[in-house]
Amino acid sequence: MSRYNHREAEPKWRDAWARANTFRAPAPDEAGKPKYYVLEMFPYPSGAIHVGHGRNYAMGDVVARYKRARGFNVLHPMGWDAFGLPAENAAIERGADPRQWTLSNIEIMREQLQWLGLSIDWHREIATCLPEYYKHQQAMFLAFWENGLAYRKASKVNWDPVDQTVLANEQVVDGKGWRSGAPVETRDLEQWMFRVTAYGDDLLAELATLDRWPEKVRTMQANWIGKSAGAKFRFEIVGGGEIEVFTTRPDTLFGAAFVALAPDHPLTKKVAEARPEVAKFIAEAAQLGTSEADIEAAEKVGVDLGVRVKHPFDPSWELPVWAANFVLSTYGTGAIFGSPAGDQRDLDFARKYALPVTPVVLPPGADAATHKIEREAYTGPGTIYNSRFLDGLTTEAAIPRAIEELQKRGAGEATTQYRLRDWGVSRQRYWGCPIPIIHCAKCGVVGVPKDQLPVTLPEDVKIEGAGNPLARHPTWKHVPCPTCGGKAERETDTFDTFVDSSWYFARFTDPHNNDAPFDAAIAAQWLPVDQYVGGIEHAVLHLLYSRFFTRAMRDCGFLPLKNGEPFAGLFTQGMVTHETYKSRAGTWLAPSEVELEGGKAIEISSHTPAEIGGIEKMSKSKKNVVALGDFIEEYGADVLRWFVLSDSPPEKDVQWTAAGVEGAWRFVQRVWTAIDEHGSPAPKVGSPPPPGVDAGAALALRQTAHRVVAAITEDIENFRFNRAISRAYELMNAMPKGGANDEALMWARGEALRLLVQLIAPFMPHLAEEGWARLGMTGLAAEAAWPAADPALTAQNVVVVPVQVNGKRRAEIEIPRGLAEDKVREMALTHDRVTPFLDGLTIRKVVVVPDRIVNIVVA
RNA sequence: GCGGGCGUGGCGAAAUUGGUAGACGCACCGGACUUAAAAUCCGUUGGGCCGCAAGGCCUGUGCCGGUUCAAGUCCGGCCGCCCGCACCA
Repeated sequence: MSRYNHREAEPKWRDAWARANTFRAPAPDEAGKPKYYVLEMFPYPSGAIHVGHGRNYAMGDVVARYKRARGFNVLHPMGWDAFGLPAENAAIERGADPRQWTLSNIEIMREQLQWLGLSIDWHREIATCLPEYYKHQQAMFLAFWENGLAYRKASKVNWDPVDQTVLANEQVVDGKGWRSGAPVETRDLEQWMFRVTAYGDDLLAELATLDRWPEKVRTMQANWIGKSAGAKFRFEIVGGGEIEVFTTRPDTLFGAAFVALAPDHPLTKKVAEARPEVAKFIAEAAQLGTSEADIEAAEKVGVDLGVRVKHPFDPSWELPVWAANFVLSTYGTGAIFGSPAGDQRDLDFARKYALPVTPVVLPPGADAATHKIEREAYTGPGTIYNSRFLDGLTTEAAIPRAIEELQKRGAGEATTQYRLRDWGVSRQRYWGCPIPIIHCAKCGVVGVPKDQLPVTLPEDVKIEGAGNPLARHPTWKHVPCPTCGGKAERETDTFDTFVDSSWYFARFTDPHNNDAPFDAAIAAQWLPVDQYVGGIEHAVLHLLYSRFFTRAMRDCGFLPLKNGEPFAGLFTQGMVTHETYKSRAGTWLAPSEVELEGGKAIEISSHTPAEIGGIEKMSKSKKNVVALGDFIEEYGADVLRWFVLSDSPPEKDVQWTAAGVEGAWRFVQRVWTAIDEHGSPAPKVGSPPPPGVDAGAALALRQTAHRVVAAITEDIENFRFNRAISRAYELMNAMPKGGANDEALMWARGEALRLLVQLIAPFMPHLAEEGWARLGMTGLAAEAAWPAADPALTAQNVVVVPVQVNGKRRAEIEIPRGLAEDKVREMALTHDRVTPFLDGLTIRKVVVVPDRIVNIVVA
């Protein structure tokens, strides 16, 4: 008997898999098996993997190994999202070369990932910072540009003052940069845009087909796209000109009291030229933050521009035009009409500036003579009144009627408005994919000819704190114009790194293709990704961009897919959290630097009390990460994989605890001890059982084992890894102890152990191989077919049915499955645990749910 | 404000989708082995009450109410927490 030695076993089996090419995926048409593409969001090579990352990959690996055992040709690749600011920051802080820094991080992290025993096809590894990857990205960008899906535009952009670069709308969270956390500023810049809005409707509509995505993510994307149906129409300005507005409520047009423009609306700016108080208003409005607190605190203020417009339904009716701080220039037309009775902001504004409030929607049941709007607007449905030709219509019917009238008068038309805006992809940074464009004074904006791709980054670059290192490079940007040969300059912006990650899943299907991003036919066979696993933080960022990019690749002829969906199934996993501590001085302490005594934390080194912090996501800054290497050395990869999947449902956070780790460790040893004691040979798959296994303890064990097979199979299919693990414990708990001299029971135990090994193989692949070998099985557990539960053994022939009296359980009866109802009733009513509760009472009703429950109702 | 989710032992959780609440793990306690400890193994453990005991009774899934033979699960109303979006016209 021996203890399981992970330090020996784990590397040994990883070598065995590598030698056997177990995880290499042949092209779909060569495999003769159905394809299955499992992918975890690829990591940024920050330098080290901690146990928190491990959970993400472990989940994908369970699916990959399970599907492989189920006979699928599984594609499970890994790569590196290798461009990005941390490399540049390392350069600024300690003079590292971003390329070297990144590549050596990849070396380190690849080795660490391999320690986890993931069933990855490493032959397909890619890194986005390598020219052989990004040259295809440059080619696709040029194709997008030719097809009108990429364009250049001067616009207001979100500027991150810390990272010194532009951010996309999706990358601004609560008014702050998503990485730096710095309040975002507004700048006017020319930059490259991807026309995401071209697919607004499709991106929204196709969400409905993504039935293996979390509802939450689909809702978040739908909200982000923000489709509203309504009308666009024009107010004629008294004295010439017009103002266009967007509204979802044209039915309330007769309640209009004013028109309001955004502070940076062109007309506001024009008026400001002559009127200093308007200019002052614009300046003040620009000061306002965009965070929740700022908005809540901000009062609705405006300034009368002195302009008057004519009501579209009655040219003799004039409305004042104001500039107002609550009107956004970035949504709709940057102008609205105010209908105070039906909109709270309009009402607040009207009250403040004594503008008229005419109610035009009568709530159901309200009386037109007495209904009044005071401090609260009525936004619900009702009957239109005070509205001439709309009077008497429901709000629902009045909307198309009003639009019809606008159309008839040539003032406007029905329209759909989106909140979604195009994706600005230019970044003023060095460590990214160069945008393959040359600016020529004579020819304008010229694409780099395809035969000159890739445009590679210069290596002799000075990276300092401020500004774009590419723009400052003495020679790199100076090139002849490809069209006229004259002096020209390269585009010095690089792509947002989210561009790199918007197509990597397609590159994995054909990662060594030098002529094209991937072979169209091969990619179309592999895609979509059947199961994608990653964090919820990408609900609108990466996941929306990839959906856009896939459509763009399709429409530019790269990818012949039926629809534009890259990920058929999505699972958003929870984080690994860990306790945090702070010293008296306020610095973070690693949990290992703290001792707990009677619920109080003491800093070990100084013996001073420490503050117990929250349970938080593992992060370097809070010093609560558990390093992968140390952990695997001590406990092994299997313990890690088992523990992070065991304690909580995969979509929820799991708390890292020493005790939980010990529990997983104990289980590994228990499994090994049981296998080792049993030894070889255990019954092979399909070998006929000896006489006697169809009764007694042997039968009971076989039933448990086969039921657990069925249950774990279902659990894995449904991403319920924590339950699968609990069932493995149940099976282990059912193993008979000792070496009883009963051939049938020993056979059943051998079978149960073999099944257990197969069931835990996706979770603890190394232990499974060791056990597989010890039990005398041939080949690799990783290549064995998934076990099938014997229906004869999973069937419940005898069921225990509780008997209730007035809903309270009083007895249990054991019956053959499917026993006739009247027999069950008879048994229940005469049961000696039941009869005392019936004594002297009248039986009103007896409910018999077959094989489930009996309830006797008495009074 | 809008949208989504959640609330079950000391803790993480499970509950076949309306049918024995608390599987499984952790922790705790008790026992075995040991000179002792660690490791390991066995057992107990929602709360309360009765009983020498076997066992029994009551109660219990945030709170209040409802539907039902039966509610953690469905409905209505509160309370609390989490997440996303947000001056989006």
